[in-house]
Amino acid sequence: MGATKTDLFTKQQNDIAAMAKALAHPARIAILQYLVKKNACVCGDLVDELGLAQATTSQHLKELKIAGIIQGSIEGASVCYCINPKVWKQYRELFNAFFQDVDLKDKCC
Amino acid sequence: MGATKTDLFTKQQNDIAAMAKALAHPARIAILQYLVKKNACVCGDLVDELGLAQATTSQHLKELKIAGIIQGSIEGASVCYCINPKVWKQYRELFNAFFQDVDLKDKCC
DNA sequence: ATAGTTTATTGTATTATTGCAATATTACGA
DNA sequence: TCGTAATATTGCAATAATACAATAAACTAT
Repeated sequence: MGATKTDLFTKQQNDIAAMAKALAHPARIAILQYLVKKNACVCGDLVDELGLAQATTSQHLKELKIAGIIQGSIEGASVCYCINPKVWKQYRELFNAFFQDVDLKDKCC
Repeated sequence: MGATKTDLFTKQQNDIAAMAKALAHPARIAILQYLVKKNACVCGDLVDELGLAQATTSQHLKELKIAGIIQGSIEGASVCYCINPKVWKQYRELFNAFFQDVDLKDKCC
């Protein structure tokens, strides 16, 4: 077929995969890093910052917004984006839990 | 076009995105969780475990192997897979660094 | 009102991903 | 050697993601 069979997996597995997918493009990583660096609402700068077309940038912003990790607010003619701290922490905790030290054997295969 | 413009971004940004992409499917999350739970080389079980076709499972294993996060070794007629502890730690550290506490403002937008 | 600015949406082309059947490959055992 | 078992690969179809031009929508300023 071609569509992911989400019903075969647990909600947690689908959630982690969805979070990872939100991060699975360098432009979205760049956007998040920029917002974290500024640690403020950013209006407009992002298109110039990335080097991608305005439409493409807008699309990546939309995906990050759908994933919940950023939020936007209308500020006059422009729209300002910033990290959603609550969701950011959720991401951190989920990935932390996933990668938590499990005393992996050094010699395995 | 349709192809990711990797040249617009830093190596670090591309690396993080590539790692996230390796995790961006619930089947691959399930595989990793299973290998971590077993904390050993696993031979054969995975196809039954996942519920996907053998060919599909093999393909996901291949992607994880290319990403470096698992390794396989031939064990007679079957192939055994396990976590690559070194790369696992790299993933953990990179995501940790990315999500590190940055004292995000609670009230932003 | 009108022109300019900023962001979102739509349409379309291209590439990537997902999934499975069929086949190939490799190793083992009788 | 021949048949069986376990993985990998190939070929194909369907879906998703990436990118951008063109356009729309919403606000500003003159």
